[in-house]
Amino acid sequence: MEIDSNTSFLNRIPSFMPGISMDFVVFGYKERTLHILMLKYLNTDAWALPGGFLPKDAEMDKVAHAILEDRTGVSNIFLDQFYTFNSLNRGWDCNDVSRNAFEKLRETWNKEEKETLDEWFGQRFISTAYLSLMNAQEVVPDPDYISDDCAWVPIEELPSVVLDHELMIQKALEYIRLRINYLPIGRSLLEEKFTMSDLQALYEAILGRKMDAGNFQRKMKKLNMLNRHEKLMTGAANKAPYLYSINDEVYDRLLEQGIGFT
Amino acid sequence: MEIDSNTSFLNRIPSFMPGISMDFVVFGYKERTLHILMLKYLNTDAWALPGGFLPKDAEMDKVAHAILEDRTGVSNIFLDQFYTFNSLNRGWDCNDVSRNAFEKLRETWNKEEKETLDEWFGQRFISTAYLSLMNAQEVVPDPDYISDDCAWVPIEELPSVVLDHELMIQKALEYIRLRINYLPIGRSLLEEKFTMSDLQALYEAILGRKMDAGNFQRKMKKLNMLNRHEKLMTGAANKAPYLYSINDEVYDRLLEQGIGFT
DNA sequence: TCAAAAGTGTTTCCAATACACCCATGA
DNA sequence: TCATGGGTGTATTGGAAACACTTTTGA
Repeated sequence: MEIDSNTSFLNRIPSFMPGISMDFVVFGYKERTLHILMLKYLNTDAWALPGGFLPKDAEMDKVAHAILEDRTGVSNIFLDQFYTFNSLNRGWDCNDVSRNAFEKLRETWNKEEKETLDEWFGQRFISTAYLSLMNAQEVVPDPDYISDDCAWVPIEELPSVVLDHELMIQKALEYIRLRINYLPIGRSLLEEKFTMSDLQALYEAILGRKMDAGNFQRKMKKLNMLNRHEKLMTGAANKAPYLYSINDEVYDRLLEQGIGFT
Repeated sequence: MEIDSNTSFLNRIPSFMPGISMDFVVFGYKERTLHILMLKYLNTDAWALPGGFLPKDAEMDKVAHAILEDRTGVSNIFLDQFYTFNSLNRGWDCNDVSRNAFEKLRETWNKEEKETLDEWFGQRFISTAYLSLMNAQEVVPDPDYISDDCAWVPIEELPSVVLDHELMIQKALEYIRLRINYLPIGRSLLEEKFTMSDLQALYEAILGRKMDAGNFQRKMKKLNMLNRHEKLMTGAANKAPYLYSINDEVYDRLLEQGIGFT
């Protein structure tokens, strides 16, 4: 399915389920750091997670894929629903950042639009949040109709965000840590070919702790999920590391029962 | 908060968020078997999970507690949101059981009610599902306005159920198994005092596999989360087991970081 | 004295960790 | 030849699992 970008957002409002939205915590990995895909709203300094609404006649998962494909150009995205945020106090007046952002955003609306949009965004929303994983290196994100920037933000330098998006990010981090053994982080977050220390750095970034390189290497090899390729000559004055790629068949099997990896 | 049972369901419909519902997979434990709390709809043989709708001005978690308190009489219920079901094809016409049950149910409605109720139940619904845990032995469940029976059904003998409730149960089972180390199963599912083999049988029921009694006992003791009490004299011709209770302080601490128990 | 379940002791195995040490690479 | 990571070897520890064995209970 595709986002219908010929029809204006305003005109599509009646086709959406009222009170239901979706948000996406998209983890990307580059420069050995976890990043999150974020949008900067039009005319503001406020950042937000990508999101969208649910057409009455569409499957939520398909809409989710379509929205993210629209943002990133990537199809075949890994997506996992992780929580539905439902607090009464998660509207645009829940904190200063949101209030200000919403005011600024309203200034970009015409007089005719204002009534409908105010009503729509003023509703109580329940938002189902998805976790997504992609290789930040090869994805150049695009803003949507409501924002003028879309970028990978390093997880250590998160800006102030609107609504309850900070809580969403926090919950997503808990989720990815808890389910690391069941999520295709190796396949979704890395390049096709990677070194063992790339992979280790990824695990360290997610789990937030250092590991022993020797032990990491042995454990990974034992799982039998990696194909070894040629060495990577970086020009650095040290032993050149092997490149690896993922053996999809074995990887899928391991993921099903949970990769045994602490 | 309390369910307002003076006002009829019909009159409360306008106060609900449209298109949003809640369902509950309530696990209970008795007779060494996992049970699920189920309702039998009025005038039908169709069973369903307990559920409800979300008043526009209420917190979902509070409503969840209120609904289950209404069903079971228990306050302080353990509840954990685990998934939001959103398929387009989860309405009352999604399968034969649901279609038939809905027809039978409609026969119990007055002419005046029919239009409103048809419209309400005919909507597309997104349903947020909660996992709950309680001691089935001490809970005598009550039917709600839509059903004439409410009972603990052994998990091995589940009847045919309406809508996507079977999928919900399956997902809830996956969830409880995956998160067993983070859920207060010992505290929520057992009596105040229990024997070690009660506890072991509970783990076995949830995980669906047998364990070695000796090893189980030693592992549990090492966690230091149990207080030992007097022996339980059953009259059986064998050594009497000690009774244990849970040391809440230690238990809470263990649950936070995940009880180390495979 | 016996059967049955509770509970303890013991052995074996393997994963996790720590860390020493060798290897390859370019300066 | 040196510094720097890559990668291997090895010793230690502790938990998991298997199972023999002892204890307690009422018949």
